[in-house]
Amino acid sequence: MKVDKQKKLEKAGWKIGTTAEFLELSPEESSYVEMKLALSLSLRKRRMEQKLSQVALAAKIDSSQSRVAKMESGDPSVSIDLLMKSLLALGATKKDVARVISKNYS
Amino acid sequence: MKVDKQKKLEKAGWKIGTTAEFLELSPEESSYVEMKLALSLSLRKRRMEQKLSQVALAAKIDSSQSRVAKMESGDPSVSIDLLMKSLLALGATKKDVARVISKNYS
DNA sequence: TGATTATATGTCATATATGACATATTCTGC
DNA sequence: GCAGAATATGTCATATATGACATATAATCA
Repeated sequence: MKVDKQKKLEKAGWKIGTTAEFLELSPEESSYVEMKLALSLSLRKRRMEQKLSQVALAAKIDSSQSRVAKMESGDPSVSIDLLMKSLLALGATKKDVARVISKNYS
Repeated sequence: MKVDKQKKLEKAGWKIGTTAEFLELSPEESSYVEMKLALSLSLRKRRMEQKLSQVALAAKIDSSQSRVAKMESGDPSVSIDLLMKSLLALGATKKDVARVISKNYS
């Protein structure tokens, strides 16, 4: 969320916390969601660094632009399997993936 | 594979390498398979440590004994998503999962 | 041994993930 | 502003994952 928007919402009486708090997720659920989110962000980062369009990445992994967009947005229809396979296709190693997974966005 | 068996096979003319070599997997494919295998083994280890039967674990995660068996055997019908959710249900943290993933069984 | 418990394997109906497509929206350079 | 490229969103038919069940095999122990 943009900081602007958060400020506005707070002014209007909203309190902004983590997604986990908002959705009242259990610790396990939170961890799962966080890992998935981290993988999504990492995928976008890697694709950008390699100056690939979503179309180009889609071609690399035999998928489609729309699915890549969904991967990068953490769409619920996307599996961790697919995210990992995609990261590996962009040259990530197991260690890279591990680093991403243990990341924190609190 | 038991060391005994490997010795026997080698005596009989076989050369034993990694699964990846045998199946002629690309580096990405290998990494994916290795991560999945590591998660499988870790799940079994954790379950054992907590002295749970497969039935007990299945109950914890609203699944079935047969699916737990498949998870632990790295069955192709099992997703990484499910393996991770199961590990988290057994108390693993993101860091634990990350450690498992970056593990090597060369 | 045999009885009990644990784990493995195979199959199936249903649920979920996937690529593809159409289309909408946003971004970039001019 | 506007054209063209990139990205987002919605939908669908098909593929794959899932829990459940039956049943087989293996481990445990009296």
